[in-house]
Amino acid sequence: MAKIIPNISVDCVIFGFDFNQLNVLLVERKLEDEASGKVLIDDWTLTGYHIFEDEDFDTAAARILKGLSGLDNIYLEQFYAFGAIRRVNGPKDNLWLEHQLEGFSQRIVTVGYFSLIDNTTVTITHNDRNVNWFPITDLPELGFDHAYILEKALEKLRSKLRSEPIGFELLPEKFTISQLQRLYEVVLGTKFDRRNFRKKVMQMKYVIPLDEKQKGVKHKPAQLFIFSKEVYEKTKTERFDFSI
Amino acid sequence: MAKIIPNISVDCVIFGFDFNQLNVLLVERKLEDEASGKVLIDDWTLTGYHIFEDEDFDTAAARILKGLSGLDNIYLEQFYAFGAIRRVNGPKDNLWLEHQLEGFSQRIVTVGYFSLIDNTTVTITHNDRNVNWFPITDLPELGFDHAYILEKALEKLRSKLRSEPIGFELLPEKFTISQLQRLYEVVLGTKFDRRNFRKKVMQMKYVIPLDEKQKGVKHKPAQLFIFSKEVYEKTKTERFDFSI
DNA sequence: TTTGCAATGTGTAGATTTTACGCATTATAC
DNA sequence: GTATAATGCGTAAAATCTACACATTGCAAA
Repeated sequence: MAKIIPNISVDCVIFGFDFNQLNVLLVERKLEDEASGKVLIDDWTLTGYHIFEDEDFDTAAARILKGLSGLDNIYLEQFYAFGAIRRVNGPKDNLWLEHQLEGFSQRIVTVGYFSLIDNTTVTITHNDRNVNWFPITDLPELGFDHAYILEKALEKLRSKLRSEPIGFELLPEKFTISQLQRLYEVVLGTKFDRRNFRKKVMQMKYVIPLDEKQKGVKHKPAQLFIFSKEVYEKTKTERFDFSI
Repeated sequence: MAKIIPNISVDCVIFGFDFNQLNVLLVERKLEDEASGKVLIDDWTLTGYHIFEDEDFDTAAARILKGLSGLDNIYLEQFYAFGAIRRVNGPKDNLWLEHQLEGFSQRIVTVGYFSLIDNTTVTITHNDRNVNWFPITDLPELGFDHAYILEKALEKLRSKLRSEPIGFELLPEKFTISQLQRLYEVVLGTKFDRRNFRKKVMQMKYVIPLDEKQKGVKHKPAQLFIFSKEVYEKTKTERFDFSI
């Protein structure tokens, strides 16, 4: 394996949706004093790692994601690069880095990626560290400047959700209109009229109705739909908002 | 002065508008063989430089901009980080870097910023290298991966112009509606109906009419307007397009 | 078997926004 | 003073968005 580049890393903000809430994947950062057993650090961070010398940013992000989910072809997008001098500066951060990188003390800049997956079906694992989904409304203490990075990622997700069909990445292949609506409402923090929402989605040619219904629900089962990226690419027209 | 970080740089895509075209500022990259006088390299690049050890990305970008224009408080925004392994790989690029960095051969990653200024009033200078405005429709040969970086910057500029009031940064403080329209048409590559465009702008509370008219034109002089960032911030409402 | 429940699924009128135009006005230059 | 070239304003039709009410369907409990 190639050497890592010590002052450059990639952090992935992995978002998941469970039909109810928007979640983010975090890794536990735990350090105990070997002699006393005293817990020196116990908080959480985003999933990230240094880039290797023979690796692009995109490749590094995909590698991290694959390591956790086992999946390729996940939605992944670079959203911002973080290089503030004091971005990693808390006593815990320094302690952690000393322990991990042994003496490397330069500033580490990081490139942020966000990723969207359906967290009802994907299982996330990590060799030796705890990994967990947390609802974005109820986060634990975050290490480094990861609270800030997460905030930026959320901003980007929200803004992109308004103008491009990325929401479907958070749903299973087959979904109902209500699930899609719930997703929009949760991520954007708004409410939509059920009938108008449906009307809007119905006129999107790339949201294709199936001859199939929801199963296992204790009420009238809803029709299922799939999203077609191909149809979207073909039918999208350059929109102009000029909202400024 | 602090030391530079050799594997990280910032590149600024400086856009200017002259009431007619969208321009970009480029620096000549020229290298001659000292013995023979033969021209080894003669092409153009974006304006960029390594970051210093004690400097944030934003600070580095502002420094580069200030060095060229003498101005502070210019619109500046990070748009993408470029870290592809072969992003700098042409024979000319290698020759140039050898000459500049003497033996440093690692990959250099760069963080792209774009900047907007009114190029009718700002004078750009550089100590020892040629600097020039080029219309984006008529560019010279670009070194490194700067053609790609410029393309990405343009994309970002266009998309942001549609949803936020950044176009005013490309105009002088006082401008006419026609000038604003021309700007939108040139950057976005579209045509607008003059009357409808005016109507749209007129309902923006933050575009404020002055009791003052254009001077030195050989036709009916138009009314001048200014943009108020304060009014914009106060009156903006969270818009929702959901165009996907 | 019936009945209640909890969602789904559809339609319409009014308000708002966008689009497509036509014509009068006003400095300047000849 | 007259032609020129752009500014400035208004209106009707089309399209889109908003608000809102009622019937339908499958499951589950009685």
